[in-house]
Amino acid sequence: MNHHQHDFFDKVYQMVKLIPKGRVSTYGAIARLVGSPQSARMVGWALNASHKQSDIPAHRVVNRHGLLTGKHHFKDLNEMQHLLNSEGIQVIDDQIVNFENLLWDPLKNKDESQRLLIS
DNA sequence: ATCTTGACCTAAT
DNA sequence: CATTAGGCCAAGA
Repeated sequence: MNHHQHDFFDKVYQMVKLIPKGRVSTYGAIARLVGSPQSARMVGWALNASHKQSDIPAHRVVNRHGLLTGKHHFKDLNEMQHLLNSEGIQVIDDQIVNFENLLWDPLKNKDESQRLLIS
């Protein structure tokens, strides 16, 4: 891995770690947060690599519609949903219930960008 | 080296 | 509402 990628992956991990329990974010939102708005796909790659490590809540990242498109990359098919359920999030047919209100996107929500500056 | 495939997204049509 | 084009770039069926 070269320096660019290392920085990118690391930034992704730092941002994903900031997603609060009971909330979710999206690949695109994380990409914007790390300053690479067109690299949503790479966020998926980073999360894929993150499974080797722990303490990175990859299950809190879903696609822009609130679908659990990454579920096949967890060790069990239902692990992603189970983890979300255990944090109080309801999922029906791979769709996060009440997605609009659970979305964590600091660049689009004033309160949350404030929280981001503090951390 | 070249080509394809993705945990994706936005903008334009 | 749907479809498409383009961008991103690591890994390798």
